[in-house]
Amino acid sequence: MQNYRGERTVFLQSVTFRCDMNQFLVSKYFYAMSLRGIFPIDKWDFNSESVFANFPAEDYEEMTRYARDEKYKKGQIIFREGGIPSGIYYLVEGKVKKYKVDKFEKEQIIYVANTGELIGYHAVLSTERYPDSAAALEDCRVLFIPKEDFLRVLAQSPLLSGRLLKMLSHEFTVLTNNITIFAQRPARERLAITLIVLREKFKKGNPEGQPITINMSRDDIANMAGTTRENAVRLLREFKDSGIIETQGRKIWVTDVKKMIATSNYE
Amino acid sequence: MQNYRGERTVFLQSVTFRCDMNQFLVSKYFYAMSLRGIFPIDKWDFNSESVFANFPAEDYEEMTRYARDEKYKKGQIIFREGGIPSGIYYLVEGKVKKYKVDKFEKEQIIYVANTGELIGYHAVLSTERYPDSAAALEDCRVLFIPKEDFLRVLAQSPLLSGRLLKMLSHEFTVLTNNITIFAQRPARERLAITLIVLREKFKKGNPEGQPITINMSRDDIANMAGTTRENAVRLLREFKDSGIIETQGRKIWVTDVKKMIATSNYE
DNA sequence: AAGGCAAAGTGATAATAATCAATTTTCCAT
DNA sequence: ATGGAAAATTGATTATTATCACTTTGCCTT
Repeated sequence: MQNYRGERTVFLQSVTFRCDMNQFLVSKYFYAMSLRGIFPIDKWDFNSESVFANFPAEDYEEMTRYARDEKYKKGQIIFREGGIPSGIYYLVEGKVKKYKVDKFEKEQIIYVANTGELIGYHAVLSTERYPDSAAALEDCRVLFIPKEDFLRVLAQSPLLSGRLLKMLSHEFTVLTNNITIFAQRPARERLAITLIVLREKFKKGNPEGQPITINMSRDDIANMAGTTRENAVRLLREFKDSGIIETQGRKIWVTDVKKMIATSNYE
Repeated sequence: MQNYRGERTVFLQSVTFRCDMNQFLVSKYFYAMSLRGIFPIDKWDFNSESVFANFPAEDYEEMTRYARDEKYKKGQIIFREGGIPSGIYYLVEGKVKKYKVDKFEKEQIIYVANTGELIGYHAVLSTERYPDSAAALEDCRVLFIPKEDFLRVLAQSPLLSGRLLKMLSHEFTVLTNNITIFAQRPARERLAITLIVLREKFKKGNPEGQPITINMSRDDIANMAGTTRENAVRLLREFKDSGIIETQGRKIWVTDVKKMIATSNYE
């Protein structure tokens, strides 16, 4: 087993999978491979988890005094493009897709926000309408912070404004990387990158020692990769045939991360 | 002549064009049509001109104390993706392309910055390397502000940090619009939007009463629209044949803005 | 456990766009 | 004004992707 910059971790164990019709046992090596050193995942991920890390309790208290705990069921819309923002959302638990729908009803997923991330702040900060929509990809818990409280604390906290500036300018990196691959690279490579990114998202909350399972509809995967469902399905089959992924129903796991990275043709 | 929300301005006059081989006279109506109300150009344009508008003289003075005036010839590179930033650039005069080049040498233009705009601030604010490169599209004058001075003034100016937050979150709107069209719309529509955006850029400095002339290489236009030069050329011919644009050498002007907007299929 | 419905997958075809290989035009520097 | 190089354009062909029509599978409710 070739060690790649000392970053690979190997879990040797038997794992039981549940199948709908019957149950069976798979004995296999599973690699929970770290991307560090082989793929610049940070260039595809926002940093919004860090915004309130070690944040002064006093400021946090003031900001969240009137905050509401909210629950969204899978599929529910949190806010809609064009709507007027009334606050920001802290994602306590769950995954949310940020997306745009064009006049031909085509949906483009811009970003998948994960547990611990902030959403809805762009519109509040720009004093514009929501530039995109947000919907729960799974059951979610969020903390809604009214914009007045957020903006008041922001106005008096150089720490917060500094962190937001850093975060937003990092987002520029992520978004320009997206633009470049969407404008220049074929669907196969875009899908490969999509799966690498999704795999990282699904690491969170994935049972320890189990292979990382991507659980998302084909439509969402296609809308994230910027292609049609049919084309995404065909490419997934190709990945499966060449041993890069395994699937079970809608679930996908990447069995050969290095090959997936090679397929993405990125860097 | 149908008046469109009272926004159309009509200049009636004869204009002399220069041609290389021979000179000839074109007598024609030219429309310097405003996009207000018919195309959301603000969703395709950053706002960085406004950052230092009515900025306290004291702060401006402190920030620009060690600033350098620099000149860049057409084609010269101002900074390169991956480089370590040492300051930000205020574009006093000229146009600059922000772009990325992938490992297959394909170039994607992310944005064209115009006179009065700032560039190079993302990397300084995120404390990362430059996420893209910048090159002069025409002879440029820039004011280079060392990052230490910029950051010091930023740390003590809520006005500046507020404006930057607003600007950066607006950029999110622009970039996500780009992602959506690159991922979902065909080259014809992307080129139409590119030409609408470029026409606005070239309004600045265009002689009063003259038709707005886009003067850019076919390669740059293609790299901005996210297609190949050949495909861009063919689509330009199509636009020409259907009376949406006129060309003279590399120069392009949009003769029917409404038709161009319709061609873009946007909104 | 069955039935129904939504999601996933497949196949054939048409539309779009990239690539490769020219030719023509334009633009400078002299 | 002119020769030469770079840029623009065209044509033929191939590759990629979308679309449409359909079948199969998975999942949820009863």
